Amino acid sequence: MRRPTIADIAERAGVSKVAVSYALNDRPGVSAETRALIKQIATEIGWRPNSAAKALNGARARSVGLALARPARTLAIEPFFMELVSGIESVLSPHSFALTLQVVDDHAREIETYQRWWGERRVDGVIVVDLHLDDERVGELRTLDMPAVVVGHPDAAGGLTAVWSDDAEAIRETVSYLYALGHRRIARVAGLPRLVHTRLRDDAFTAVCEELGITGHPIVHTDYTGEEGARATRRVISSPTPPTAIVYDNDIMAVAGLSVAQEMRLNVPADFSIVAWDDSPFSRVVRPALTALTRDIPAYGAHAARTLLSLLDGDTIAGYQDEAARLTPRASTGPPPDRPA
Amino acid sequence: MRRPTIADIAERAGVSKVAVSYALNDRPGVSAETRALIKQIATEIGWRPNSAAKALNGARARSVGLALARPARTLAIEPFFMELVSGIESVLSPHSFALTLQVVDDHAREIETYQRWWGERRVDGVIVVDLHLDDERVGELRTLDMPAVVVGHPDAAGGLTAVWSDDAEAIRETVSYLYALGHRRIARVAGLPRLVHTRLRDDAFTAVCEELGITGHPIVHTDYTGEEGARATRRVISSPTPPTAIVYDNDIMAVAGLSVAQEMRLNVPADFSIVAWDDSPFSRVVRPALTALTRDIPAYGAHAARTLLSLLDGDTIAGYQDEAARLTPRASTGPPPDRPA
DNA sequence: GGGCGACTCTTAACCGGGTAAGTGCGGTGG
DNA sequence: CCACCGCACTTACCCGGTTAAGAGTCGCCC
Repeated sequence: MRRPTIADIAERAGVSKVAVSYALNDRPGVSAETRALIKQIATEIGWRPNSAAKALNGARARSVGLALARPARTLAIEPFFMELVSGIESVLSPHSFALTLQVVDDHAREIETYQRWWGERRVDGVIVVDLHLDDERVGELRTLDMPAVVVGHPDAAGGLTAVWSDDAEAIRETVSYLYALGHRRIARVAGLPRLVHTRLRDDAFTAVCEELGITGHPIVHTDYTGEEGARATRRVISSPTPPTAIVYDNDIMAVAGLSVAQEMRLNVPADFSIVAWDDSPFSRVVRPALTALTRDIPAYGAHAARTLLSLLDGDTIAGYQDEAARLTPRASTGPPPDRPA
Repeated sequence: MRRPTIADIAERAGVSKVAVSYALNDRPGVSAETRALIKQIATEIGWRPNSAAKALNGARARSVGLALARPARTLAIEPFFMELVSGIESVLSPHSFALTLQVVDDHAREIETYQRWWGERRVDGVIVVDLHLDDERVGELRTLDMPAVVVGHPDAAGGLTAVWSDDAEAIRETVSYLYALGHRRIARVAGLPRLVHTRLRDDAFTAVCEELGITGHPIVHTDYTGEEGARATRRVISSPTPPTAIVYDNDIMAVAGLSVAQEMRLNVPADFSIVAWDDSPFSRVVRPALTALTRDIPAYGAHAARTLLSLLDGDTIAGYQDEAARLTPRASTGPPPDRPA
């Protein structure tokens, strides 16, 4: 049978469809009895509002967009995204907002997607991740005047509302901790150099190392994969003045780095310490378990979603600063072998 | 400025909006010049079709739904889902179909979601995963007459189109391989017992063990987490007649099991062999690297999406059988210590 | 030169909801 | 006793596109 419309309900109830509309939307203009009758009929015949018809009257699409310009492979590997998505969902779901997900090849495609989504009113707003230096998406979203929340540092968000955490603070804590353990040569295996947060972490890393008088503090950039993490580790360890500790930009690379160190007969942590940024279950299951920078990523996603929903309600929000990652010491860090003092 | 509609184009071109509609949809009824003019104006003022208005006339939502009744935690841990999603996306994206994702608490909520999606015409069809024994969702989807593709065995799909792979075959290959290496006591650390594929694998495991005359073949059910994988491993290894090999239902548990074995001073693979089902990068980075049952999960998702799109086009499709998982031997398997001859 | 068909474009109406502006009716107050 | 108010509900029309049916114009052919 054809799906029921308010006209069907109106006919059955013997009223006009406007009365039905008022009744179902709990607006004044109908008596309590009529309202009850209409609601009962609606339930009876299984009426559901047609979102298209609603949207035509300027209603919300009740959907939030997330376009990811990452290769599918990275997506599958990085627990970060699924955690972020689950956090976003946890907020959207109770509001009956859906998440519209699209994997795109690059930023150009991502911008096309935004144009289409917004033009067709398929989403009410978007969440933007992986900010680049001089990110073209920011300008485009501003031009489109599309509600957007950026997951990343406000300085690079070009005026868009940002949800962020202080990565510099986390880096400082980590390097200070390694310094306190006695490490004086610390390397950093970083992510993609084009990403804003990589740059911020790089800068903070360099700054804190120099503050502490640590001179050997190489930074190697990678694409976040285990393969590159392993290669970077080999390269750094094989240098003339190898570090006694490496801080990795994700746990995938840290796990790969651990394997490399073990292959090279380095005892972790006795000979060599490892810290992972982001703490998925894998940091816990490898031996030794990895000291990690723990963030509540689902909460992070939840904040982004909540902020976007507020924006959609017309609120003006400067941004939201989430907690910085906390250092969770486990078995992969210890004093260096040639501990002074 | 207000977003342009076909009425605006019509005004500028000096024709009726119907002419514009014909022109933009490449239907006969307008001259080539008028068509060109209209298209030019459309581009000029940045016109985009309003999907709501289209939907109102019975057009597609151009969206596929995926509701996941898994705790957020599992989602974040299991690479399976992101891989599946990225495969689905790879097919949907070129067709300008979006993926609408929703995480739900349980099957009851999932069914509500389907009812809402379908009632509101927010999606054109759905992909269903994690089939349970006597799965209530199947009946509901049939009642709703909603296009759906089930990722799972056809026998449990209740007549819905299924995309599946032969897990029994993969189990047989694995057990035969371990048997050939000399193993005579093999355990299985399985996933949730309510899931259809767990049951199928259990049955196949039992059958092949009995065929080969393997008598000690315990099966332990878990929730797929590393913690439970570790516990199950401890339990099995500590039994009076411990197995010389364990086949795990995912790689998370296999990695956890590896750690447990190493903690218990078992040398893998000299003392003890490990096989993981599903082969994420983690199987490769741990030492020793895990022998795994490799599946191309993105391809699996792509097939599901392609099948659903065909269904939407009105094709009748029996189902699609994907390749069975292939055994990829790595360093975690070898002959058992007490190899007989 | 009249009839016909093809082509181009129009008017009218529809999809399923929503809002603005009435209308009819009973009750109340001056 | 009439004016006025408010409730309950209606009519009319809108959103932005699609479709069906009709109308005007032109050329062609007999």
